[in-house]
Amino acid sequence: MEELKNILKESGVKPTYQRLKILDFFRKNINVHPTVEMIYTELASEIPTISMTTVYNTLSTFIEKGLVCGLTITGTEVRYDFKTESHHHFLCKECGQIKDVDFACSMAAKKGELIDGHRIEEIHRYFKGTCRDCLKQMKT
Amino acid sequence: MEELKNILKESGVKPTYQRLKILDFFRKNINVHPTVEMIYTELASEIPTISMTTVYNTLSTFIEKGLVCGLTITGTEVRYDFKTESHHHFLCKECGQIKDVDFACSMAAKKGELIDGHRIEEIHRYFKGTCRDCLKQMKT
DNA sequence: GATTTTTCAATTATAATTATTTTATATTTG
DNA sequence: CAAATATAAAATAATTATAATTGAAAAATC
Repeated sequence: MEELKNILKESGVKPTYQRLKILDFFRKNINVHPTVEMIYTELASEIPTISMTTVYNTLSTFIEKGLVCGLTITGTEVRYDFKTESHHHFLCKECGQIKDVDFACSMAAKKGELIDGHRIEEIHRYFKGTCRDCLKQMKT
Repeated sequence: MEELKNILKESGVKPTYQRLKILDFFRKNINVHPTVEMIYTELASEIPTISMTTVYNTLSTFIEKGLVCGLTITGTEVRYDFKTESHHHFLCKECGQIKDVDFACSMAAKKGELIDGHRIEEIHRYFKGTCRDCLKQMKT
C-alpha cells in the first residue's frame, strides 16, 4: 500500500483512501480494462459508502495525471486502462472482454511525432473478433 | 448515379433514392467520416422529407453488407467510414475532424488470422492529437 | 395488391454531469 | 497542544444530454 501511495504522490495526486483502492483495483486486475460501473460495483462491497461520482472524479484525475487512459472501443462506454508500456487490445464480440495482445509493429509511430503533418498525442490500436476462450467454447 | 446503383445491387441492397443519396454523400465526402446527424443535416436540404430513422436504417444495412464501417473513436458517437482499402485514422482534438492517414505497417494483421489465439474480424488503428490545419492556425 | 422502404412521433437507455451537503484532512492560531 | 478554521475530497440525489431504438402509419416499388 505504501507503494501505491508513492505512485499517487509522484503523479501529484493526494493519496486518499478511495483513490488508493481504485488504483489498487487496477494493479490487481491489470488485464480487466474496467468501466466506471465495474470499479464501483467491485469496490462497493468493501467500501459501502463509495459513490459513482467519486469513481468518475478519480478516473478524471488519473487520466489528467497520465496514470490511466480511456479506451473507446465498444462505442457505448469508456473502458479504463492502467498505463504500462505500449500495448494493444482485443475486444471479444462474444463475451465483451477486452484483452491485451502482444503485437509488435516494426513501424511504430511515437507520441510527439508527426504523421502526414498531424501531431500525435495518442496511439490506439485494437482488434475486434472472437477471443481464444470463446472460440474454444464454440467448438465444444 | 448508374454506378452507385450498381454498387448497391452488387452488395445486395435495393437501390432506393435515399440509399443512393446517402451512398453518394460518402462518395463525394470520402474523407469526412460523418455522424448520422451530419448525413441527415446535409441531405435534409435536398430531401426535405428524409428522417433520422432512415439514415440509421440505411447505415445499419450498409454495415451489414460491408459497404461502410463504424468508427468508435470519439466515444460519444459513431462515425461512419466508406470502406476502401485498409487505412488508418487521425482524430483532431481541436476541430473534431477525423482524417485518413497514410501509415503502412510491415507487420500487418489480417482479418481471419489469429493473434494470441484470438480470431481477428476487425482491425482498428487511429491516432489522436492536433491536426495539420489546427497546428498551422495555432502558430499564427 | 403484397412487400419493402420510408416517415413520424414517442420513447428508451444510460453514461456522464452538476449542485449541494457531508465528511475528512490540513493549517492556523491562541 | 488543542481548538478553531480553512481547504479539499467524497457522497447524495437529481438531472442532463443525446444517441439510438421502437412501433405504427404512410408511401413507394415491384
